[in-house]
Formats: sequence, C-alpha cells, structure tokens
Amino acid sequence: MSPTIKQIASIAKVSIATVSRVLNNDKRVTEKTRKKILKITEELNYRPNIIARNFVKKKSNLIGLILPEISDEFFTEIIKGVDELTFAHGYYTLVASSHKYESLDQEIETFLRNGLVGGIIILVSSLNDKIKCILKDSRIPVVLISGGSNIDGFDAVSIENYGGAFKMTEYLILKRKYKNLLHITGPQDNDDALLRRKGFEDACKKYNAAFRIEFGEFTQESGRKICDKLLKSNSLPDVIFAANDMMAIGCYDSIKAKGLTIPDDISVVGFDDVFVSKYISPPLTTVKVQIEDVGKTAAEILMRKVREKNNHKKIISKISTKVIIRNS
Amino acid sequence: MSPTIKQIASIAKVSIATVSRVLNNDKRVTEKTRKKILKITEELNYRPNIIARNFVKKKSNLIGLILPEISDEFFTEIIKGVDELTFAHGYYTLVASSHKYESLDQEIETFLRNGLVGGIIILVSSLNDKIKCILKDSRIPVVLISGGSNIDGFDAVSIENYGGAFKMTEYLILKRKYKNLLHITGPQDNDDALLRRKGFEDACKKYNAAFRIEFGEFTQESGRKICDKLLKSNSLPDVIFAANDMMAIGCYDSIKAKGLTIPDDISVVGFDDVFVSKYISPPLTTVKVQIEDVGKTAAEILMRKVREKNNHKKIISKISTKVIIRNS
DNA sequence: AGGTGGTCTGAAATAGATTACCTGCCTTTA
DNA sequence: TAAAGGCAGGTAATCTATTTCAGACCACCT
Repeated sequence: MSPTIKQIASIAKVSIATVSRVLNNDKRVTEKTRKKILKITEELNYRPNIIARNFVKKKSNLIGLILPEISDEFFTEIIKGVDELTFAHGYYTLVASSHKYESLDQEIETFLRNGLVGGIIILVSSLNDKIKCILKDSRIPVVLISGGSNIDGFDAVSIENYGGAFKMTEYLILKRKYKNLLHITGPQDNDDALLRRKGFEDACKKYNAAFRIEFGEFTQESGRKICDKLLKSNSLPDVIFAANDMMAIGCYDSIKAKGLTIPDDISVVGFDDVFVSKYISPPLTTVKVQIEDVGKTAAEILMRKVREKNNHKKIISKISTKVIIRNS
Repeated sequence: MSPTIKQIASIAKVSIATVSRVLNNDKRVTEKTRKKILKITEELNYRPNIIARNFVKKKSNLIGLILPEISDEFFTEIIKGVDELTFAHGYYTLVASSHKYESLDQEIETFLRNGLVGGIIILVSSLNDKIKCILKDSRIPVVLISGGSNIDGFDAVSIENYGGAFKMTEYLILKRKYKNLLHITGPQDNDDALLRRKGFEDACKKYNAAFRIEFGEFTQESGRKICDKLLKSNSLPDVIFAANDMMAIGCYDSIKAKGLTIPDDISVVGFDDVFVSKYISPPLTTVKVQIEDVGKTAAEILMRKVREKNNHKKIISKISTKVIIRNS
C-alpha cells in the first residue's frame, strides 16, 4: 500500500496536521521539522492521494474537454492546445466525446454535476436552449468553443468565421476577378457554417458579384455529390467556395472524375486549412485557422476563471483567420 | 450546493445506508423504499459525487492515456479507440502527453502513484529499463502500446510491424519485380522502426534482392533530405520503402522538385496509411494499420485487468496490417 | 408459543487529506 | 514580573459515499 500522511506523521513523530502543512508549504513549521518530514516523504517515495485531496478541498484538478466527436485533426489540435496549457497549471485534461451511449446534453450535464472536474471546455456546433440552460446554472466554470453566434453571456472562444469567409470572397472577386461564385455551406444548424455563409454573401453583395448557395454537410461525400450535380447542369460557376476543406476535397474528386482541371476549368477553395490541403493536387487555396490557439485560449480563460472565483466578467475571444493562397 | 446522499436520506426519512443501497442496486431494499428514494433523487436531480465515491472505494473510474505527444492522426485514432471503449465501461479517459514541463518517465511515475487513475495505457516508442522498472511494481493495471519488441512480461498491444514490412517487401520484389530496394528507417531507438527494418531486410534476403538502408527520423523533413542526397548520387534504387508515410511524402517532395515522376522514374512506398496518403499524387502505396483498433484493444485488455484483479496472465495482442496498393 | 431463518434497515466506522481552533511555550514590553 | 502576543504544532471535525455488523421484524415450522 502506498504510504499515507498518517504513516509519515507517525514515523516523524508529529501530527498529520504538521505533515499536511509541510506538503502544502504552510510556513508555520520550523525548518527543522520541515526537513525531517521532507526527508521521510522522500524515502518512502510518498505521493499525496490526489483523489482524497480533491475530495476534501471540494475541487478537482481535472478539466473536462467535451467534443462532439474525436475524429479529425481539428479536434486533435484542440486537445493538444488545451492539454498543454492546463498541464502547466497542474491540471489534467479529461477528454470526452459524445458516444453512442449518451447524448451530448446528458454528457455535459453529468460532467457539470458530478464534481469530477473543476472546469469544462465545451465545443459545440450550435448552442441550443437546453444546453444554454444547463450551462447557466453551472457551479463550475465553463468556457465554450463555438461558431461564434449566439454566445452572449458565456465565456467563449470562437473562430473568425465571418471575417475569414468575407476576406476569401473579397480575394476571389477582386484579385481573381471571378464574377460567378458558388458557396457550399455546412449543416444549417452549425454556427460556423452560418457565419461563413454570411461572410460570403455579404462580400458578394458588397461587390455586386453573382452568387449561389448549395447546402452541404461538411463531409467529403456531400461535397462530391453536390459537385456531381452541379457538373451535370450547364451553369458552372467560376469558383466553388466550400465551407470547409473536406467538402472542397469532395469537389476535387468530382471534378477530376469528369476530366476537368482545377483551376482552369473551375476553381475550388476551402476553409480550415487541414493538413491534407497542401498535399492534394493542386494544393488547395483556403482560409487558415490556427486551431491549436483555439484550444489554448479556451484553456487560458478557463484557468483564469478557476483561479479567480469572483471575476464574473465575461470574456469572448476570437481567433483570427488568414487566407492561404495556393493553386486551386 | 448539490444535494448529497445525506439530504436525500433525511428527506426520505431513511438512513444514508439505504440510499446508498438504492443507488448501487443492492437488492436488499423493498420496492416501496426504493421507489420513494428514486423519486426524491430525481426531484433533486441528484448525482453522486464521483470523487467521494472513488475515494471511499479506493479506486478510480479514470484511465490515463499517456502519449509521447498529441500531434498527428495516429494519436487521435488511439484516443478515439480508447475513449470509446472505456466510456462504455463507465470510465473516463485522461489524456496526457509529455510536455516541456515533465519528462515521460516522470509523468508515468506520477500517474502510477498518485491514485488519480485506475489504470494506464502507455504508448512508448521504445521501452527503456527505467520505465520497465517503474511499471514492474505498479499497483494499478498497465497496458502498453508498443512497437512490439522487448515487451515480455507486460500486457501489450503492438502493430504487426515486422510482418507488414515483410509483406510489402515481398510484394515489391515478387509482383513489381523490383531488384534494387532502399529502405529509410525511423529513429534507431524506435521499436516500430526496428521491426519494420528487420521485416524489410529479411524479405530482401529471402528473395535475394539487392538492398540498402538509410537512417531517417520518421519526419517528412528527414525523408526529403535523404531523398535529396540520394538523387544527387548516381545510383538510384528501383523503389524507396520509407518506414512511414510522412517520410514517403518527404520523398515525393524531393522527387517532384527534381522533375522526376513517381512511379515511372522511381517508386515510393510507405507504412501507416495516414489520411493524406490517398490524396497525394500519385496516391501512395503503403501498409495500412488499423490504428483505432490498437486503442480499442488496449482499452479492452485494460478493462479486463481492472475488473478481474486476480487474473495475472499476460496478454500480448498484435494488430494486423495490410498492404494497400495504390499508384506509387 | 417459542425457536429459527431470512429479509430489510440503521448505526457507525472508514478512507486520506485539509483546516479551524486550541494549547503551550517563548519572547517582548510596560 | 506579569500580561500580551506570536509562533509551532496538536486535536478533532469535516468532506461524501460505502460497507460491516448488528438489530428489528416477520413468517414459518415444530
């Protein structure tokens, strides 16, 4: 059995309170006693039982990171960013994604209530009222990673979706001189998708460019299907702006299958700058999002909230985007 | 404050023991009492305090997953596989990677000793004696995910590195009729790299094919550099078998920069079948590893060990590989 | 009717650490 | 020199849920 504070105390012939004080750097202990106790803890290779400590302190050095799923690099980067920052503060990161066994709502509620974690970072594609309600009366700090709309009243980190899409569209119209644009959106209940679409539309309107909208699903498959349909019709746009890179890649599949070339016959651009994008042929022009920063920033805000309990000012942080020009 | 078992008990006018029994499905409670208590717990929206529960039970429903780093899809897949399986058993997954703040050894030791987690899955590139020592006298179950050599005495999941490399080499020699092969290894202290090399060499020897070895680092950069050097010399092999896909991609960069074409001028194959591999041009022939299964299998073994405390039979599980033939 | 056995419930101990409060000693100061 | 104050360190309560042991109660059998 691992040594406990009690054993240390009995060996050192002091009370457990004194040992605890030494371990917690309480200064009300003489140097001599401190040294003696430290020596013993080292000899026994003692490690305080974190669970017991968390239990009495009624707080936890665990951070919950709730994701809709763990699948693509987007989430990896977030996990990495969060882990790196929280670890530096002595916290561990608990990763939970929605499973077939439990809905995201339930999962969030469980986490908020069971005391396991001292704070939560939640990535949601859209904020429904139910989740909002659950979050409102949370006893532990919460930070959202969200598309960016509708997050009033919560601490949140979001991506500059609107601005990124606007910049890209501006580039397509002004620099590339495209007159006829088509945007493939993400799922209609997804905030990122919504704002990207809005950025696209507003830019088109501003510069009086003709545009169309198709509704996709953020999947490669949906990009392919929509593009297939498009190529069968006889009204091709100059450029397809897919709301994420995976759909853009789906368009590549479809276009190449038809024997057309990118960007000569038709141009395709994306959003996200996923890892593959620079390797496909031709390399994809896209909007880069520094995903790791999203995780880091969220963790930073959370750590601040965990420490300063009384600070109730809401923080909304936006991670900026950048148009990456390649050859598509 | 969240309701506690005590409050439930006082409202229901029963003892806390009875409430605890109901919550733990102990059958020694009359249906009437059970119903009454369940009704109250639901009204109060009671959730048992997991930390307290773990504390009294002296066990944890947390699983530590220790990775050298969280970076590429390889790790994502592992996290996903582990999380999915452990969650189904009521466990949560704590992801920890080596940070600049702590070495992997220390991290492992901390996890093993502080009681936070009830079991650990460790992914290591190679097993040094220090880690072996730490693991040997671990009080909690440990499962390794490892290259595959030198894991006697531990429960482990490994990839069929040797067999995969052997099969690929066999394919290159017998089907593609290459006579002059070159292998770029991974880091020399990496077990996966070691076994892949051995599989390659043994196959070459078996079929009397000429071969050379270059020493890489598993990075795209190292693949590119080695290939640059190679192309400057005047003795090109028929095929470059890179010990992982990222180095193969590095070779692509180098070869394309020289204006040569794959596979006409020189062929390149890899190992791993990362996501990009089928999108690059030409699509990369490689050895596929079902990474998610690695995580799942490791979690499965761990769950079994956590449950059946007395079962000390060591399990070593090997995840099989498959040669994926594309156009490189 | 009294004994036996089984079922349901409660009281109390327990886990490992933190911490409020108290004691006792030593030093300082009037 | 006695009171006051500060400091080191001890005592004991506390956190929540589990679990052991014992007791209460009822039914059934002889």
